[in-house]
Amino acid sequence: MCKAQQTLLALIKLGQHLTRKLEGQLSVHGISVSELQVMWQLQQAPQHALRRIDLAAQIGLSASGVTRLLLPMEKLHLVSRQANPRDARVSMVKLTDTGLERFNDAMVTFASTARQLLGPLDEQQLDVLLAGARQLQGEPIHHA
Amino acid sequence: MCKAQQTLLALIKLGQHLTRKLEGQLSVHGISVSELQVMWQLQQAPQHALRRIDLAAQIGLSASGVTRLLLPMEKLHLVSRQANPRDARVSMVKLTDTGLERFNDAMVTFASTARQLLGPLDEQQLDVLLAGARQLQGEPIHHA
DNA sequence: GCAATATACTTGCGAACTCAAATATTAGGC
DNA sequence: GCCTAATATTTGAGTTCGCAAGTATATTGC
Repeated sequence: MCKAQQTLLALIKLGQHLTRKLEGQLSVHGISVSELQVMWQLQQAPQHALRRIDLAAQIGLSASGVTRLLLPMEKLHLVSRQANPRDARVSMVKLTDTGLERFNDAMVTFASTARQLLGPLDEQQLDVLLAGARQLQGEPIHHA
Repeated sequence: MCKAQQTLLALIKLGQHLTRKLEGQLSVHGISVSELQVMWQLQQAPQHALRRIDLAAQIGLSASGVTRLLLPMEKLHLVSRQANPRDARVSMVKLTDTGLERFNDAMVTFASTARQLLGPLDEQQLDVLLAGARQLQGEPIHHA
C-alpha cells in the first residue's frame, strides 16, 4: 500500500479532526470556523471588503454557501452589504467595526487553539506542513 | 500573525480541498469518500469485519453518521450486518465479496488520484506530512 | 441478584453544505 | 445598438453530517 494513499487519507482525516476541535473552542464566541474564516479574510482585505465570490474562493466554499453563511452575520451586524458602483451585479461584503471587535476577541481563542493543536510539532515540521499545504492547493488567483 | 495559526487554517482548507477533488474522481464508481474509508478500514480488519463504533472512530465520524452511511451500503450488499454472540448490543459490519470487488475497483482510481494530488511533493515532504498528520490526531486505540 | 451506570446503536431534528436553475447585469461580436 | 455569452448572486431541493434523546443490553457495586 502506497505512501501517497495513506497520506491522502490522513490529511483528509486531519482536516476533519482539526475543524471539529477548533469548532468546539470557538463556540464560546458563538461563531463557527467558517465565520472566523470570513472575518479573517475580510480583516486583511483592503477597506475590509470583498466580493462574495472572491470570499467564497478564499475560504473554499461555494457562492451559495457564502450567501447563506453571511445572512445571519448581516443580521448581527458583523458584516454589511455594499453595492459596487462599477458593477451592479456584485454586492461587496464589508467587515463592520462590531465585526472587527468580535474578530479580535475570537482571535485570542483561535491563537490559543492553534498553539494547543499544533503544539506537538517543532518549528521545522510546521514549516514543511505550511509549505506543503499551500503547494497542494495552488494559491488563489486574483484579478485587480 | 503566527505561523501556527496560518498552518491551522491551511490544513483545514487543504482537507476540504483534497476531499472535494477525491470525491469528484470517485464519483465514477458511485461511491463517496466516506464509503471508500469504510471499505478501506473493513478490508484491512480481521475477517473484514468491525464494530460500528470502532469503524466510526477510525474514519472520524459519529456513531449516528456511521449508521446512516451504512444503510445504503447494506441495501447494495456491499457490507452485511452480523450479530456478535458475546454482546447483543453490537452489530458487526462486514465487507462482502461484492464490497471487496467494488473496493478493488475504486482503489485503482484512488491510487491514481493520490498520485495526482500529492505528486507535487517529494518523498521527504510526504514523510513529514504523514508523520505530522498522525502525530496530530493521536493514533486510534484498540481493545482486543 | 438487582439497582445504578455504562456501552452500542438508532432516530428525530436541525445545521451547513452542494448543485442546478433562476435572476440580474455586464461585455463582446458585428 | 442588439443578441449572445459570461459573470455575480440568490433560491429551491437534496445530502451529509452532529448532537441529544431513546432503546436495548452489559457490567459493576454491594
